Amino acid sequence: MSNENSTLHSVVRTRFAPSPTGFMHVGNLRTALYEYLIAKSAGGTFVLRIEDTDQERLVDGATDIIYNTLNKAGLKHDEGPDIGGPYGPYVQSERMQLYKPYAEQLVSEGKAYYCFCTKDRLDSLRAQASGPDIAGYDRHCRDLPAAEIQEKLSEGVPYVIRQRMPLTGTTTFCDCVYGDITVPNKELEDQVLIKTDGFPTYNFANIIDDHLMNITHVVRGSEYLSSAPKYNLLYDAFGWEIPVYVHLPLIQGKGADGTVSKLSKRHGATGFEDLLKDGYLTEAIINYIALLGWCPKDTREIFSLDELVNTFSIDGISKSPAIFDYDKLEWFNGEYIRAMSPEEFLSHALPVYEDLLPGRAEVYPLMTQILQPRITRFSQIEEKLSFLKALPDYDPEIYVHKKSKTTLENSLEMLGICEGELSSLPSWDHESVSLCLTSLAERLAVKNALVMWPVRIAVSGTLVTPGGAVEILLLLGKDESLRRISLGRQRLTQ
RNA sequence: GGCCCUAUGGUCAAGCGGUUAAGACGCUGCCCUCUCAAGGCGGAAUCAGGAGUUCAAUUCUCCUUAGGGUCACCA
Repeated sequence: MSNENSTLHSVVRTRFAPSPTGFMHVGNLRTALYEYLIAKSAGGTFVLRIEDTDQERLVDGATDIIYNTLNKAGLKHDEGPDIGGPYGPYVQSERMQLYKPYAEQLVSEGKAYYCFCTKDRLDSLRAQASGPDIAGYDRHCRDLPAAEIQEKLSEGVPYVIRQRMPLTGTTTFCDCVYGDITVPNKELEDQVLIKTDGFPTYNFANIIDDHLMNITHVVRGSEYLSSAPKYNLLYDAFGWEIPVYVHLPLIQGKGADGTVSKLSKRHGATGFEDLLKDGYLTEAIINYIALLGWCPKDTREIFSLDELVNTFSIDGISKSPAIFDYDKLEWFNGEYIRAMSPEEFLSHALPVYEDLLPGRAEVYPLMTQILQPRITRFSQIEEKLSFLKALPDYDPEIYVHKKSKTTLENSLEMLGICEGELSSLPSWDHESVSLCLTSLAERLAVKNALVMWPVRIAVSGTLVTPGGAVEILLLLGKDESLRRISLGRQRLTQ
């Protein structure tokens, strides 16, 4: 990768620049993922930068959530606040003194100006613009006489610095996925660069930092598409090279009322942490969201993070928004669970096993065997095997099964026979139990179903069980099994 | 409302002028089967509408419609 001739600029550098809001939803995660993939698939560098220019919205511990999420997701950054790097500091609040001189440079060049309008004035401006028209800033201070500006500055009147936007013409910017986008300049407001408190606005800090940190690919959600021309104008004002823009299609959620909108908390558990808590595996989440808005060249769907790095390319990113589909996520999760080794599976399931069948470690492998193809989340185990803890109260009607020709009468009879056969079994392993019941069916000249069905019902008290009669007998052990069969007979004689 | 973006089945989507319009989830039928899964084999379901361009439009252009985004001293 280290080519002597390659300049620093030829190395792809992307950045994930979250605000520490204390919440990381899958949209943000996917942006981070794509930024990581774009960098890594090109052998480039993935940078983490914390954008905390809004001191009013600072949340305690919010940056830790960002670190944890990135860490759990396996998106390791090469530079960032916690590990440093050649372009630090990587927290905007630590770079505060850096931004204002750039803004003042633009002022001195006539590309920006001081604005002394109060917040009240701006508010009333907006309030006056009732009805359909939404008025922006009226550029009141754009052409203040130099003397007046000096006077106000020396009086210490609070001010912001705004960019002087062109009033006519159009601005075109190029996006990697959306192509050329042109907007009329009159739509662009004289945006604030430096706030009254001296802090830069998000847009301004973003551009300065991206430039200073040598970011080559700016990857972000398409909600920023409409502010992209402003960015271009700013790069132009400084005479800086414009980075490659990669805008990502939005991830949307479906509300309870069926309406679709940008994914947010109102769509339920859309935070990465929420999904983990709900039992979704990190690998499944990453795999799924990678495919939300990106498509490989072939029809493959299962990808590890490393495989994504090797396969990802920008031209596979789609333009249209995608709705987050829990069903598909569920399927991915099931796929990942089924692909686990028994040991891996056990490490997730052990606490539930111990709760369900304490001290019965010898049957845990069997539990795994039964469960692995049947669950899509580990949280489902308890419910699926709840009958192991206690025989549920059940309606005897569930013994009746047309297909296996099971009736209340022959069930009762069969349970009686089975109780005898099973109780005389010398050992309680899969082979003996299975053979016992199948040979019984053979001797009676009936289908296996006719003996298996009533036994399974009696022993589980449930119509639907994971696994068959033999497996459940083994899980319960001989004593408990016989006890339940006997209870089943009582139940049928009532 | 202005501006911007998007438009292939319920969902994710391939397609990039000529195809029987892939594949996956979900739904569904059958097989397997003591139930439920898993697995195997099938099925239903898509080019929003209208004008052009072209020998030929899902594909290119325009309009309409629909959805979304954005219009802060938030990010």
